[in-house]
Amino acid sequence: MSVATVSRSFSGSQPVSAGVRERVHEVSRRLGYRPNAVARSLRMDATKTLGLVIPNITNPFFTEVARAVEAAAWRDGYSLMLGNTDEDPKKEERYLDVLLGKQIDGIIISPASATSPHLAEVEAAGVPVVFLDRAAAGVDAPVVRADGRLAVGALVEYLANLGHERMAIISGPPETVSGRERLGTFLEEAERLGVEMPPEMVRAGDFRQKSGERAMRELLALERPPTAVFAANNLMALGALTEAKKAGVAIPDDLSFASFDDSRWFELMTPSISAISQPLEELGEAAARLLTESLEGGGGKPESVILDAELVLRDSCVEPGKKPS
Amino acid sequence: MSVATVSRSFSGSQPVSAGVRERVHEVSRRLGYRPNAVARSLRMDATKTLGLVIPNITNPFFTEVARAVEAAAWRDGYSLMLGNTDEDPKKEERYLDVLLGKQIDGIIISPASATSPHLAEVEAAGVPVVFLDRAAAGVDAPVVRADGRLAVGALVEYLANLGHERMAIISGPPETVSGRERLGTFLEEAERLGVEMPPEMVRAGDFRQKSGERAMRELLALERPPTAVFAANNLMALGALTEAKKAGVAIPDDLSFASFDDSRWFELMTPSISAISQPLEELGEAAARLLTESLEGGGGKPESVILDAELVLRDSCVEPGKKPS
DNA sequence: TACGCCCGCGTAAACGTTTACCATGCTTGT
DNA sequence: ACAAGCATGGTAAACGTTTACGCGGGCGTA
Repeated sequence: MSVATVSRSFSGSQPVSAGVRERVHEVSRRLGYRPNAVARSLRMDATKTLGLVIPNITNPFFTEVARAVEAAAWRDGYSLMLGNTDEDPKKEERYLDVLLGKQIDGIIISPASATSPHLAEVEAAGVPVVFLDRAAAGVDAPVVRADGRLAVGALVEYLANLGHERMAIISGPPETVSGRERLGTFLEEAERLGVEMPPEMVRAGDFRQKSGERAMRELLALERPPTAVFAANNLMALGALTEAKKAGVAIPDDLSFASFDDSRWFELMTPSISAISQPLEELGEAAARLLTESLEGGGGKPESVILDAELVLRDSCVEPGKKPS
Repeated sequence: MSVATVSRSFSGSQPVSAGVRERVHEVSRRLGYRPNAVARSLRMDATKTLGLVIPNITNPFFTEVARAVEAAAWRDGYSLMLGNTDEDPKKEERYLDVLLGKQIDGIIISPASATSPHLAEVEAAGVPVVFLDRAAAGVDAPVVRADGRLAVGALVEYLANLGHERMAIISGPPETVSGRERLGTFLEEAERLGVEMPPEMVRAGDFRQKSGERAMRELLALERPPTAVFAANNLMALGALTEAKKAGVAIPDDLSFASFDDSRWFELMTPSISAISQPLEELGEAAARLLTESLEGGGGKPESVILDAELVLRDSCVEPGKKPS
């Protein structure tokens, strides 16, 4: 009963007679032996571990996607290392360093900054990368995300049709594709429909709750406040709604409101909140699949996956100036 | 320039002259060399990695705690492996196996079942365990959780004082300490206050949204439905509220409602929802700290950490039978 | 100048696998 | 009955670190 036999019994890489295999397993059970995956990884040059590096697990978007990634990874025999960057490029860099050092097989990342020299290193190290929701320049890796343009366009049209002439957007950081896309589409569509968007109607946030609060506060303090507000993600929507409630503005009577990212709570609120919903499950599943496929298949880089976001209309937008009877 | 020198230059375990260290780093940078943590782990018998095994990252309680765990682990130089068990003991077992195989240094777990033979193996393997929120029998490991008894007791008293005589509880699974504690305290306190709790007023859920919906549906279908409902966690609260809204029951006029676990959305709802809030940040931080301390310190098992939950009263509970004017 | 010490660095073993290669013994065909 | 072949399992090298040990040279002291 040599080490080789034990290895073969566990991995099944080479045939072992049934009797010996039985004995190996019996003895292992008795001694509490368990194959050491670290040694295995060293020898095999594969850790069966994926890195998931995201700005904020607390953001329901990432929570849900992380869950789907975990499920898909687990199904394919991979474990998941979670890295929360807090939107901090420095922390992100150090996470990439650590994960590379730990020899993860692939990485799913939603980069905090538009350009990441460290990601280039990851690529250089031959570790497959999949971008989630956002991409960084200079790195040739597939992106998995939802295309919000159709839905944002539809939302602006919907608001314009209701008669809104002073719409505001609480946008995401311009360094992120998703932030840029949502703002860009909003502005383009507004222009197309002849709705003016003066600078004070565009407040740049950072996808975090606090910035939503601040933006809403500023908007409400305007001499001529908007009649409709769109928040470019769920956390900022939460902040904006909190601030609106604190200020005593009634939605939708005083102010129409909608947000990017749906929430399980929107349905329950009074009024229920219109939102743009992304296929979170599919996004996470696709990200993990892209990675495992390029790991198993070994073939060339996989294609990007762009799914559609969907506008879910509820009761939070009405015609402007319509006061409760 | 031997391997030993390189190792010493990077780890600093032994002194290396400044000149040589410089040269090592310069060459490493040029060649894109990076120390292999897998080999290091094999040699050192430590992976600087913690396992976090939870039932459902989608549950805001765990999301928030996971975030705090990640932050604390990162601060102390540890990475985090995330395992989502979906409340499935089988998946949990296999996760423990995988994580043990991967030689994680410690594990934080919120077990799906009250008794876990595999956890005993973890203990036997000498891997420190910290229980989060729930504990499993037969394993001598510290627990980090919030004690809900004071808050639940206060809530029952509050409801009784409002005049409720028919209260219902949507409880968690009796296999979990937290589920048992919340139900037990509720019943004890009700009895103490002379409020009867017939069996139909106690609906056992499983901490998931669906079970909250079902429970609320059943409660509303009762011949004499309750005047107040308490959901034993946030997901079931979400389900219950969804069902209530669907059924057209007005809260708080037709039904008072409160839940265990606070939510950022409760404040925003109409009415705002009273809830019992747990110190999520502190729980996560404590769990990670317990683990890293027992890893670094090496001393005996750390003590359990039991923090207090806090009753946050809002507008979702009123006197029963009080119809809107 | 000579001796001993200490500092800095190299050599090599060890961590627990996997696997190419080899030895052994059995089966099979003639 | 004997040779050839095959199934089975053992031997040892390799993966990339860390670290005990040893060696050489520079420095201080007498």
